[in-house]
Amino acid sequence: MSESGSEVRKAARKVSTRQQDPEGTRQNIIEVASQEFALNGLSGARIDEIAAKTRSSKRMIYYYFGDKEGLYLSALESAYATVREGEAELDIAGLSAVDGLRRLVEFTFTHHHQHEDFIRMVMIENIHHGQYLERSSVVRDLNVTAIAHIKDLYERGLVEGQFRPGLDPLEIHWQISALCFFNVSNRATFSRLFARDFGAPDMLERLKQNTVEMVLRYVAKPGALGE
Amino acid sequence: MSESGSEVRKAARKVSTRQQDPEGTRQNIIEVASQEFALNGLSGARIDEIAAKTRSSKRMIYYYFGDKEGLYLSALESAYATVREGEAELDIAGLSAVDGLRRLVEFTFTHHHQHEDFIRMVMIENIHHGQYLERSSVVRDLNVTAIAHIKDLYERGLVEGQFRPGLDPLEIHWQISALCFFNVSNRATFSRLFARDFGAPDMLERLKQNTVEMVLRYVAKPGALGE
DNA sequence: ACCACAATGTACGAACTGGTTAGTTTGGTC
DNA sequence: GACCAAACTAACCAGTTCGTACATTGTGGT
Repeated sequence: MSESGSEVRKAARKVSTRQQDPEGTRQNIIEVASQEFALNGLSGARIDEIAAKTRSSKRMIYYYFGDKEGLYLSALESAYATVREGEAELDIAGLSAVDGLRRLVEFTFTHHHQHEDFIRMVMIENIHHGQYLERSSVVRDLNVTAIAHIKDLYERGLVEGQFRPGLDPLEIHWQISALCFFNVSNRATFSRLFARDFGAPDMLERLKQNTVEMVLRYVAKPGALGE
Repeated sequence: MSESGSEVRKAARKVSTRQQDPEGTRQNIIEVASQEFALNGLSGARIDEIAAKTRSSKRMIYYYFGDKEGLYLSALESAYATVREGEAELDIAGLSAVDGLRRLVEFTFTHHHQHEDFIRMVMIENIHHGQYLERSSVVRDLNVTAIAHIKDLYERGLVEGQFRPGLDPLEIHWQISALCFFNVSNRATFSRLFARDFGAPDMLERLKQNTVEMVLRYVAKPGALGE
């Protein structure tokens, strides 16, 4: 009784007075920091600005994350983690290899489009030559899932006789990533350069279908797509 | 005699004492600034650092470019200009549409690879949502050349009966750009994530051939590639 | 009831950084 | 050779920015 009673009291206090909530504070800081870093880059983001938008204070940032780079690294890891969770939603069981790959590409395209902050974090991290990612121990096993999906599909496609042999699943993943990533990462300059809105819904739909088609034509045996 | 004499004296002095060389100073600043911005981003680059690496001084930066953003914009324009010049080297006259497109893709892939600083500037500009590019009046007419090449090739391919109808040259350009750009822009994180060196010469060659094949399979009529 | 320690608030400072002020040198022209 | 605009130098300044020292409060265990 005393135990459950104190827990109830604790929970109630947590909600009402909102004091002493380490995990919440930590989470809140990461959320704010992620947005700021994604928007302004590592050097562009301001600790004071992040602190101000937080429910807590600058002191807490240094308490939990040590310094600016520590905070950036946590934000980066958080971005990858969030996207990984999202990727679990892809369902290609029960589909043919061709249909499965189609859905995978469509999913990736849309998923990237919906997670612009993640894309921006990856861009920023690439500007820094991936040096923080390298320091991270968390992120390593992450994209293995994506590759596993493609490898599975590709092998099924070979068995079903619709895919051509000799391709590398990792390289297919590379191509899909390139097309889907670029659509978000370079939209600004591309739109400006060609005076066309590459973010308009109908344009996005076209680009998505182009991407699907491009990947399928690359992987499929001649004639397997019913042309 | 007096005129040519003074010119000789002028040139000699220019070389020996290196004083009063506005265009040279300007150019030198841009070169240094481009490197620094490409390496560290707009907010990451330091005016003092740039000035120190220059043959002249910080004061000169403000004298010629007004402020940091002015310098960045000039560096950005310079990057686009340099790459445009390079693109003029592409020669596809006299080739069939298929061979021409193949060469175009190979050229673009290699060209992007050789101009990493340009790629990084474009990445950085995209982080800034292309706001500086928009302000620029110089860059506008630039990529028209690339599109013109592709449009020409595509139409020839239609006439030759090897390309399928209904495609948009701009969208083909988009796809080629995506694949070639990504290879440089995301190499760091991709290599780290999959513990493979995507910058190794043999890997690059594979990726280049994959890219060529992907584009050709997308554009060509079924059977036109002699499978 | 009390204590050790985790969590948090406040105020401050040293170094950095973009930008400027004030003045000097250079080279062409009449 | 006097003059002047353009090119250039050196020292400086004010606002910013990361990070910290110090003080205080809440909490769980005994």
